[in-house]
Amino acid sequence: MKLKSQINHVIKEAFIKAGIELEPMSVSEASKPEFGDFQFNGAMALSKKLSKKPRDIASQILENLDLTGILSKAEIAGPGFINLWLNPLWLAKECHDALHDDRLGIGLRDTPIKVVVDYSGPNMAKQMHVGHLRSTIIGDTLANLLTFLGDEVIRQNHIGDWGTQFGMLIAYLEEMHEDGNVSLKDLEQFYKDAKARFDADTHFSNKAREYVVKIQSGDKHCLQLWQKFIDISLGHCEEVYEKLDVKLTRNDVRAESFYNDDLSQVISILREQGMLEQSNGAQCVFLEGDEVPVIVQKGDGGYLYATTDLAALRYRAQKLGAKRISYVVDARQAEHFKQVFRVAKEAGFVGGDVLLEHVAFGTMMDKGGKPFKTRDGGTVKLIDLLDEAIVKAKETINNKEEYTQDKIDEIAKVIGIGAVKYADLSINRESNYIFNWDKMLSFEGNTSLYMQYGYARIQSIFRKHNAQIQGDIIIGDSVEHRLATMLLRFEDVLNRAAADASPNQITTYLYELVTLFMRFYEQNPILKTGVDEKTKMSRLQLSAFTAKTIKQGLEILGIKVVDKL
RNA sequence: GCGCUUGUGGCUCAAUUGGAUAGAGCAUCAGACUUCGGAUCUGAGGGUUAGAGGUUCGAGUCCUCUCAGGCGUACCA
Repeated sequence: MKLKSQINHVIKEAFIKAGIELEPMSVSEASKPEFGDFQFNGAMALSKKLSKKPRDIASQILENLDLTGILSKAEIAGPGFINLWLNPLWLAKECHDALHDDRLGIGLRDTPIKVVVDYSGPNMAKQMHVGHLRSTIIGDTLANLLTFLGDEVIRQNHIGDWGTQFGMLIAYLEEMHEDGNVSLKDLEQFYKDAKARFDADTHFSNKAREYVVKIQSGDKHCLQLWQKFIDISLGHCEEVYEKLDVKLTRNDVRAESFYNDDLSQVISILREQGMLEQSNGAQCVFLEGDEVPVIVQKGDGGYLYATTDLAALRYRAQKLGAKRISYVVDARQAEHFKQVFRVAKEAGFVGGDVLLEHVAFGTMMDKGGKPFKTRDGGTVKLIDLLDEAIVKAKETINNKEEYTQDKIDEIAKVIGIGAVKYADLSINRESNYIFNWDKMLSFEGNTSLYMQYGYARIQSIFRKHNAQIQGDIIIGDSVEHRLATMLLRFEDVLNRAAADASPNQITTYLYELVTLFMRFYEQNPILKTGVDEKTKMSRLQLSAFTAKTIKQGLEILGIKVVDKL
């Protein structure tokens, strides 16, 4: 239900009937219940253009407003706001229809586009750490969301598998030969050991440097070793993805190495375009207004990450045909992407109609506001963090005898992982995020457990009712009215969240929805004695609609629900 | 130095992209239990939105300056 655009349509008709030829601005949700459900603020904005008093314009619109369909009431307030009330009968019918629709009445895009979402991007030389968490889950959410809305989403995992360090790593792997699985178990340690060996033994370090060249020139033996290393390392990542319940697979991997053959081409195209300039021995693109250039080739002939990113942009726009390319990457790389995007457009790698966006996010901090580290100052491995979340979640579960150990494990995983994801996704992605176990696993406030609790509560009602539900929805009081309106707003919220690539708009919505439902539930008995059948059926349907919306919303966030906590 | 970015009750976050009296949760205080799951709900106190100007019908949001923090700043990614 595109609620706003439906109301906008009614306003537009009033404009036409009133003889106002300008395009009306969009309505917005009322800031308070007293001000109705929606409000139209366009009268003030038109005041100057029409050289009339805002209130006169407002009443002119009001006189021509159709109050027989979607809207039932409208009032002028303050300097010229028009407050709008939705028609309860219309609300009831729309809720009924949406509830019985597989997609909750949410339409697919009229003109779907191909979207590349680039996210996660772990480095194969190291184990995934907490720094990868945000990219992975924000990216996954964006991909889920756009897919749900009907876009053709291409997930891309731009893993770091190329560069000087891999010579050292595969040389060391070769030395350890047999059973790489065991020796690579702790990648961090493996890296440290290899580095120690590299620093201590010149024979080894020479070999490592040799191997770098050999991989890049396609030496079979070295490539085999490299491939083995990557496979094992990627296996570690997949373990994390599985635990995180993220949809990335091996098919989504387009590693840095994938673009290796395109790099020289990128340089030659830039040269043909006359964009290249030699500076201090390096090949650079100088952008107007920027002091620092984009370096695309080092003095020694080597390529850089900007080069690879340009090749990737070219591939995504030209080969994959993407019209929107979203990079879910740490905010600290804002400068880099701004430059690379500009170069890509100016060089014609990417057409002018393609939206390039850096979906930036802030750093994860500890309670004291310092970057998140282990006690001894090391990076926190992502897998350890997730395991801890599951252990902590287990402690919060009501330990009833009815649960088997397997069931508890299952619930703990859903709850624990969901809590980690929700806590992250629920804050504005651009600000730094303070990681706090207690807050994350609390049942109070805007947390995943509050949503889970709300959902479980509704499931409990249905377990108790356990019979057919039929009849109409009747909007009985103001709480039901607000709940119904909130439910129908879901599509607007999703579209907005998709346009802004901001998952926290979804969590904010879900929190408001569940809060409203809790109030409804406290005030309006459903199964208690004394509730007449029609009211009961109506309230059951509102509850069912709420539960479905919670489930769908959390699913987009990559969070599962459980029927019982 | 230059550039980007952030600054909202004690704490953690919102604010429909310029709309009405800046909203929530935690914490504090006061209420509601013969519970459709109280892991809940109702209410109270707590703010010159870092500061100063400006733009206009209207500013937490836009512009300028100041203060404070974070990040980036040519051959790592």
